Amino acid sequence: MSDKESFFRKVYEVVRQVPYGRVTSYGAIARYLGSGGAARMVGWAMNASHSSDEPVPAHRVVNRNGMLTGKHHFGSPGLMQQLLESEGVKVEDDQVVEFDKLHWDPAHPEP
DNA sequence: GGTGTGACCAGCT
DNA sequence: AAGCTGGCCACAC
Repeated sequence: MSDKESFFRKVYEVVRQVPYGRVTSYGAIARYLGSGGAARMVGWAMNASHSSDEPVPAHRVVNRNGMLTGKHHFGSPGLMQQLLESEGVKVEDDQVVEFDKLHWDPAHPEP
């Protein structure tokens, strides 16, 4: 099978499909890929996102609470928040404001 | 080839 | 009510 298409690659694809000004959760992506509750793999994929040739908007991926858990991994804490605010997403206390409204699901792009 | 880990989630105590 | 543990799967050494 096409094992060449690493699970990470699929994660990058989904993250890139996230519309501008929207955010998604690790669990949603993991479930969409069929990994079920393997949300941890998604976070891991993000860790290797820098390995991807194309830029991956990992700042649009947050945990189920809308909290910017991986902001520390962007090279500089606060960079993730800055990127989100740059897209019109308000972030407060490391949390996405109105995350419920901005949450975009790969399996349910239209609410 | 087995062990460890990881930016999580959900359930149990 | 809040805190903790387990579970999930894929990649690296």
